[in-house]
Amino acid sequence: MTKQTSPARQEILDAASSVFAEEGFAGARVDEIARRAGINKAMLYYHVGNKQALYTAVLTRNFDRMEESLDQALAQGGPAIERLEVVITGIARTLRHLPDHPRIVLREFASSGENLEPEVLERMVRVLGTVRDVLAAGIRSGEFRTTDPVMTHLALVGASLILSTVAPLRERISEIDPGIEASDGADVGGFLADLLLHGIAMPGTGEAT
Amino acid sequence: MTKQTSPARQEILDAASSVFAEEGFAGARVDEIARRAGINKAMLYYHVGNKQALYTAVLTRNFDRMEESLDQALAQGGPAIERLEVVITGIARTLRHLPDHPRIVLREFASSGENLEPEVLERMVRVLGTVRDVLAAGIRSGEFRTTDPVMTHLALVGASLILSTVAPLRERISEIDPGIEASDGADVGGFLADLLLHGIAMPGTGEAT
DNA sequence: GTCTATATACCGATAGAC
DNA sequence: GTCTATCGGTATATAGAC
Repeated sequence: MTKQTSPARQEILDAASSVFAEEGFAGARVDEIARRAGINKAMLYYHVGNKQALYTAVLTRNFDRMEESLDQALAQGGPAIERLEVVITGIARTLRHLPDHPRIVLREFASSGENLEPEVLERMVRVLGTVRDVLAAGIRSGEFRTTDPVMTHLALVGASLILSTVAPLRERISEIDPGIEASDGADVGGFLADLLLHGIAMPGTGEAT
Repeated sequence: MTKQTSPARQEILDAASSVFAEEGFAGARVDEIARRAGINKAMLYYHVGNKQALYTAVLTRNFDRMEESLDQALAQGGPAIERLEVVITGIARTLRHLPDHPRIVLREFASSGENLEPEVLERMVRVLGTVRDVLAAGIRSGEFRTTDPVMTHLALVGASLILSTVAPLRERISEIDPGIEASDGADVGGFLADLLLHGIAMPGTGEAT
């Protein structure tokens, strides 16, 4: 179980990431992961250890990449409203470059983090905390309305994950209901930032709580 | 494989629903489902058929319940802004009464509907279409800003699913980061309706696209 | 480090008695 | 309709030769 960053290990993690994304932890087959990595199953166990360790390694790497991307986006200061836009578009961009990640995370939400070891949970919390902190800062500074920042950021995360994942399913659905065309590759980040900041109601309509 | 609505069948579907929600399709064990239903595994196969048929039966029932609840909420007419509020709170309420459903649906989003037979997909589309139609109507009537109704309703669905599912995971997370308390049982529907309609930006702040 | 072969266990599904 | 016992297939993981 070499913890080093060998080329072989990286290829294994790439293969594992895609299989876990497609099949989930229980559904993923170690044979299939080895096959995609172009190596033997015994070699996989030699390099990474068992299935759980493999899963943890994949998630650790994915969350670290998310965090890098977010830290970079957060380095700048400025008003909360701008920082929020940067964070949201940063999340959307990162998820687009790590398409396996949202699918895996969605499953973990569904299973209450059944397969998340503390090591991974900690990284997940750091990413979530980033969003929540920007929201809380905006509320303090009076730029945002007073809403529950935790619920708000969970809503944002849920919307991001679904929108970053839904393209293949949408294609199947559009065969049944053409009203749902796969107008794909859209600007998820920009869309979500606008939606979260301003909502959909026409200005001047209805009561602002 | 009795398609009738026998009491035994209902108990089996109840048990199956909870196990599928906890473990996913691949992770669920038929033995465990039979155990929770208080019957023998052979009886389960006698009543419902194989694992896939069981899964389909569970989802069919859950989506039918969702649809009932939404139709009821949509029976009334009125302005789109009010109908949207009714739909959102209706979704949130239904998901609270069917806690297994959002977890199962999240996994299906993650796997691009791998285990959704056409029969089930059709029901899913009907529910999704309900939300989208209200959004589209509001845009036509000028009550809502012109946004992509499909992306909007996917964002709403994602947020609803995550918020309806996250309580157990939040409990684990709050042990690491106390900033994320499990302020649970909150009014998910009211919160989401307000968020979607008005956003979080203070009125008069920033540019409305 | 790499591979073949295999141990070990489990799971979905069914046969068949009652 | 209900149960016990079990088949057949497949999964994770490892032993051991090279």
